[in-house]
Amino acid sequence: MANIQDVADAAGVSTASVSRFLAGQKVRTADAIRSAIEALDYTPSTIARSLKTGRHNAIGVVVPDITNPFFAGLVRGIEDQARVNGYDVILGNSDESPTQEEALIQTLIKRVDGLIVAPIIEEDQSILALSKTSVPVVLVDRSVTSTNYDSVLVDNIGGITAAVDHLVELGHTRIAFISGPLTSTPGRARHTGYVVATAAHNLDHCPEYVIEGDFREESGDAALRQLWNLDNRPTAVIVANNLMTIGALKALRELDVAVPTQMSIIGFDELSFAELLQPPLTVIARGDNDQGSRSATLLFERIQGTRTRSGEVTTLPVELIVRGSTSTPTKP
Amino acid sequence: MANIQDVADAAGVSTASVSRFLAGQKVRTADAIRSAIEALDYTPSTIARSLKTGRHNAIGVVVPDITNPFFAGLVRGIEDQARVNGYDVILGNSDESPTQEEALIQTLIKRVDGLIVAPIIEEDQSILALSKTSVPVVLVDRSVTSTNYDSVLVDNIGGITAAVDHLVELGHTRIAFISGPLTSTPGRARHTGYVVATAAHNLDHCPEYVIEGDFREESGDAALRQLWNLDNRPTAVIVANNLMTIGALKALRELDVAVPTQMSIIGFDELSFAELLQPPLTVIARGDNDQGSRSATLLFERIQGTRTRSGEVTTLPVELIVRGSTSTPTKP
DNA sequence: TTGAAAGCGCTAACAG
DNA sequence: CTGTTAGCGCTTTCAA
Repeated sequence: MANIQDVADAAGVSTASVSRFLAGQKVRTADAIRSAIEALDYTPSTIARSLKTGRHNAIGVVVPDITNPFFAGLVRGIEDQARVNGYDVILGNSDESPTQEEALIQTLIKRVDGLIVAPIIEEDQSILALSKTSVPVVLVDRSVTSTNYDSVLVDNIGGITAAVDHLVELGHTRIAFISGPLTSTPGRARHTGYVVATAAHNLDHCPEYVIEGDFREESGDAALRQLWNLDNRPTAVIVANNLMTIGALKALRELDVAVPTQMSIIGFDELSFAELLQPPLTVIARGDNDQGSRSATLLFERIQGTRTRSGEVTTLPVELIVRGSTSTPTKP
Repeated sequence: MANIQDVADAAGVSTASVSRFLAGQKVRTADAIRSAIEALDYTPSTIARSLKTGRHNAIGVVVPDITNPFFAGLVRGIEDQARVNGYDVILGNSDESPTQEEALIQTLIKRVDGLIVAPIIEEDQSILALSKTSVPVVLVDRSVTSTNYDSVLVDNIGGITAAVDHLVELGHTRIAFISGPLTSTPGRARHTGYVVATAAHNLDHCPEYVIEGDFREESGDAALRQLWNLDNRPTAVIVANNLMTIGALKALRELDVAVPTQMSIIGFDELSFAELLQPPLTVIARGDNDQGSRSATLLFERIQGTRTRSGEVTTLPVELIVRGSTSTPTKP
């Protein structure tokens, strides 16, 4: 591989001139340099550049699991934004494990100019540790207490409230909630939404109606079975995320529960196949791609220094999409 | 940030010793170095290391779209394997655009030790161009003609053949095929599978029964409508990938076609919600994660120099999972 | 086993 | 506008 020196020699100039030419500055010998570069098929070394400048033209993205369609969409939104800005993205899956998240952040930090992370828990040590460094960070989907980073969230409470309102309007009074881990932002916020909204409607507070899952499919399945076994079964259930919704749906099917007549169900997050289900699934939808590009935009503003305020929370809207999985409860 | 010199000074040794210590070599002053590192919270610069050694400890992965569950699973498989080997992964979405793919490869190549790519087309110029470099590459899901790279594919022909056989056994004779682009490996191979398998059963060759889509949802939708409008409608359809299957399913639903009585359908690739559909979807499944980890393994063998043979094609098995969307055709 | 020193490829003062 | 030069932080000969 030719280096800058080779180009300089071939063009009969100094490396400084080549460097300037590369940087887009005016150089008298531009033509000679251009053809030398052409002839030698020269491309500058990203690494040498990074070492010298301290810049990497890369950002790191840490999500729990790229296999979750929500995070896939989020990452896609980030990636597109990154390419536009001339940055590469280095991806890491934390797998809902704080240890793994920490390890990822440690290695990524050395080769990126900024980080977008969806932290596992709100008391996230690895994020807190980051605060000591000067690397720009934006938190997405989930935030961390007592950090000063910007975060991009969605209106979790509003979404769940809309879902509860919808069910109450239909005449439900026994509404259950399959929650995510209360240690995570979306877990906690959606749970709060449920508690507040049901209270606002003066629904009986029935502790068995709230089951804490772990955002994975199996826990949605298990939770739904548990609800179904209750003496005083709920007539409707709201599920706090996409994967658990899939689990709940599978349980419903295996249990042979008629939806929505025996049980109405609303899932958090749109699913590519929501319309294909019988009945089509009512969901609380949000723009995963938007959430990604929004957080990337914030990060680049900070990297480029055009943004100095911090600790700001951007809350993106969600939308209740009513389809067929919710209806009036059948009288017992 | 402390550097190796600071550590050397603090420990009263040379930078060479620190470097050796870091590399795991025996050093008399190990203890002193260790505590200096501890005290200064030193971590070596990945970049400086790369510049010196020419190694990056990172691999690049280029896929059409991470948002496609198949590629998400694939990338996950790669990522896990990469972490085990101590490598980061830099992700790129080519969006089915050769130009974008080329651009991605150009930038990635400068910061990775190897590349795993799912090339858009079989006559892929950017891949061919790569051959001139010495960067290890493995092709996944799709291959490129006249390259010498290893590739990890699945048994496309076998999968489609199993699907056709299954339909024929059920009594179908009018079997349609919604194909992917014939310029891509899976597009072409699955198409070949269809042609060969239908011919083997002496089915009438009906050109209108084959529609070439672009692997995206809309094209599956459009293709299915086109098939449905045929005078001599097929009684069954095989769809060449997951996204087009979703499109076809949506069309079926909007057209109010009864599945499987009016139309049997088989999709290529498992779908997370296949069992949730009414009827559950019969699919040709493969291990996306496996395909990823297999290709990563191959790449690392090559990076580490333990593998020298090349141009090998690994063909992973697929499995026909019969569910409810296929049945005996109703007599006209 | 150790240290001195060269150098990976580039950028950015600085001086001209 | 241009060239000279130092140096980013590390690894790796080479000599001791």
